[in-house]
Amino acid sequence: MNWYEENESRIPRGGVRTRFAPSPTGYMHVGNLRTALYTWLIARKNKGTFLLRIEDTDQERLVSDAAEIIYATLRKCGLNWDEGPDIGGPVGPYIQTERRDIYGKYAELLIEKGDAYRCFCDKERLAALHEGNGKYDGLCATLTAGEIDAKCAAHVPYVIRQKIPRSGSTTFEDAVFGEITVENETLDDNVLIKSDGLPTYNFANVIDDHLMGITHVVRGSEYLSSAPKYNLLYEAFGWEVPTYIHCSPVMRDAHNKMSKRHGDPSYEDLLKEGYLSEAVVNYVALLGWSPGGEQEIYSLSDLAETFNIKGISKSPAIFDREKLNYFNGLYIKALSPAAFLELATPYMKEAIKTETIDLSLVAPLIQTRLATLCEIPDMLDFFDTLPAYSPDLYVHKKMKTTLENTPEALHLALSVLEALETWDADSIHDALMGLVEAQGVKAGRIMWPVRVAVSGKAMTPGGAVELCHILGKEESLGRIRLGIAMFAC
RNA sequence: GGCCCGUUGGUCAAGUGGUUAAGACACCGCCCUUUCACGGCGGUAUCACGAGUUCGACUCUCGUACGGGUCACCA
Repeated sequence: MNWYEENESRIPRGGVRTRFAPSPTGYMHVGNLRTALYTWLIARKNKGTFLLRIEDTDQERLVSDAAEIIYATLRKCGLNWDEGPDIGGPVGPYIQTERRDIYGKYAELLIEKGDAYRCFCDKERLAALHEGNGKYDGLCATLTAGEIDAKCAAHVPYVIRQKIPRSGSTTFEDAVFGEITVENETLDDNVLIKSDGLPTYNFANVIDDHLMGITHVVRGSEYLSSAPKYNLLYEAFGWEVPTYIHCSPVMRDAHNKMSKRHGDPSYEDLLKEGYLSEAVVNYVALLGWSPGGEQEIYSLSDLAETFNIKGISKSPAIFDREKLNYFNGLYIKALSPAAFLELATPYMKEAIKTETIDLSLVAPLIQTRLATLCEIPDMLDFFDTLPAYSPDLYVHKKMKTTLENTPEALHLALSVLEALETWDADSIHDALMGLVEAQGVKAGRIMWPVRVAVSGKAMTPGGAVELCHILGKEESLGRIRLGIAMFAC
């Protein structure tokens, strides 16, 4: 068995195999995450295999711990991989620089078949060509065997280029965009192997996808125009072409992709901003893909059952913070009280330093009022210290409270609360509502002034009863007295 | 500029020749209510344009406009 047959014999056949193949050049942006998600979903939906491959053939753009960020993000999202650099697998290694010996052999094979050639042109000549129509003119494809040997013997650096047919056309099928045909004469003789011996993305991708038995290739639509060249490569080798799934970009607005340069958030940034991973994943899944029905809330496992390639959209989708906020709010509300308390505690502690305040009583008050966790501190800023406020806050038309009737309401409330022996929500509620009934007034006539006195704010999480309870008897009565004092002079 | 692709309300979108053109976010209104939220109900708003095919076009064809992608020893 020669090396070629040996490689072929290792390729897993039969099931669906997909791969997420990031280049470790930075962080995980939202578009990347979505590509990883769709790739993972296709594998899981089909009970197939999802693998991770690191494409690090660009030595100049390497970022040291970028791979770690990718691993961490994938794990946090629940996108587990079956094969990859860290866990190995039957078709490893899974890092392209560790596969460098492989690509050269295939490139040589292509030269033998007449579908590639060595190119000795220097940078200057290429730059000049670029000034013209941009395409490589194929000069080195016309070199004789003798000329090639001479240059090799003289150690002239060279690259290996794909030899594109001069005529005819190439057609390929994309699962999202359908059938696309291009004239071969519009295609360039791209570099397959760089002068440093490493393959270009164009080449490594085809070789690796084949050798790793990839059946479905998910990638951004920026590769759509390169796809014909990949097809030609598959044809030259006589290999089966995988199903292409090209996804349109996630946009920041109508004209620009989401990007770090514009300050758009990465997945990690979104978590820092108080978004739940599950909410982000759910939202991102729906950005450019539709399940067809009316359901929008999907867990990862729901998605794995429902996902279908047909639902992927051809046109770009704009990332909408408002809708993400909505999803996040839903996921926060869906949390069990205990789970929410745990998540919210660090944020609550940012605003509440008073140790006598029971955070487990505060948590339920805010759970239904949040879009993101980061909104918590601002919401609770009145617990530690009563903010300065204007008496005008006591005036509320709908509650029928005025500057005139507020002092009396506060006095009455103060006296019934002072008389309370047990300080719990029910007792406070009964005392205040008893007062309401005794006075024969609208509840707001009493409740509004008390809530304002105790919080100093027009809007608070929770009402008078909850706030008094949480603040404690002493603090509540003190704040009410302060309110009364505002009207004394 | 060449080539490729796209275009349903502000946003995400369903839709595949005959529909009152779903649904969601946002927005507005009403209800609930001790504030704000939550929840419930309702409302405003969309087929880029022009030809053609057809008894009939959001759906098919062509063109135009607008937008995106790509034309590297980057991926």
